[in-house]
Amino acid sequence: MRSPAELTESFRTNGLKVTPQRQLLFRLMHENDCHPTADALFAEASAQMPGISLRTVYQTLTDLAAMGELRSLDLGTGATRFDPNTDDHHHVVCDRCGDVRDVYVSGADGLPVDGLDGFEVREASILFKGVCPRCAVGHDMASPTSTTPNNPAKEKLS
Amino acid sequence: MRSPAELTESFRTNGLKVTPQRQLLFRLMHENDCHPTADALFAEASAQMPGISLRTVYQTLTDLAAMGELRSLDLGTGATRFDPNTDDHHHVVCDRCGDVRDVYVSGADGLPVDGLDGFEVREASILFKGVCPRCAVGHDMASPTSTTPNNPAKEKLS
DNA sequence: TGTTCGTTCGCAAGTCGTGCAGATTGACAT
DNA sequence: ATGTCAATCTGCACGACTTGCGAACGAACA
Repeated sequence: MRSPAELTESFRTNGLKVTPQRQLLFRLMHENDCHPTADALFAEASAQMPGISLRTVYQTLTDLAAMGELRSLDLGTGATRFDPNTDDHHHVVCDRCGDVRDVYVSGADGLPVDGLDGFEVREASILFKGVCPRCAVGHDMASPTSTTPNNPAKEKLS
Repeated sequence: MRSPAELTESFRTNGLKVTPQRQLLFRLMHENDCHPTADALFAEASAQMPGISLRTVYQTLTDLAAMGELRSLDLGTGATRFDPNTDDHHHVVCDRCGDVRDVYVSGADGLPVDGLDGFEVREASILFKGVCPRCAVGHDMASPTSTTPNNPAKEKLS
């Protein structure tokens, strides 16, 4: 999503008001890479602005998503998560702690898909599930050393 | 998932009881390709067995999923859907009516993925969203003829 | 037929998200 | 600076979905 300053500009030119609540949320979401839930963001916001309503957080996030400034994600973790990264990317979620990270899959477009007969596809998302490095520590009974490949940032699709 | 007869066998040898409720659900799910929600299945079941509890439907579906006889899917449509097809496949869901179909993507394994650093991936799922042929009729303003490719059953990933 | 323990059922409760309405306040004109 | 108007905020209630709990039930086996 764009910077708080740009969003402020954009909101005003669109007849939307720039309230302190919105400014706070602009700041909290801008370049936020932890994919927070509305509730998590509400907690952060409350620390800086006691009295802010969870309802307002939901409202603002929904508005930002509708404006294309952020993406709302349903990763099967119960609550919707919000992602200011609007690039073409996908996600990996930790089964244990629920942590989410952005991943980039190249070459996905163009794969042959069977069974779409007649469906007009508008969106395709890839979701990886697994165990994050932090949660794997001391819990991976399979290998006493490591199951991590030599190049940890470049793997193959399951 | 396996046939009702096989499941009956399997349940009994595992010390689980084969109740009329379970038998009915075995039948309703076997080779069911419409990815029903618990509630939808409850409606079907109630027609044949008035008095069956929604709680029992949830329970049995959860058990079957835990046994690997079916997959529970969170496709972002609100309620969990259950799929007796345990093959390696993915899904496409209609934004308008919520219909779900199985799709098969070849060549997805092996795609380079960037950003997985350290994550131990256990599962990767691809979800397509769009408009099904039935819902598209009379609603597709983009082209008066058709946007459907010549080979409707074989398309490319978005 | 009797015993046992897994199952079923109904309800309460929990989580997540939205509708509603009155009070508030940002934005702009005077 | 002040007034006006509409957008916004807040709190609460509600709806959808799912699970926890405990008493009653019944499938499996001796």
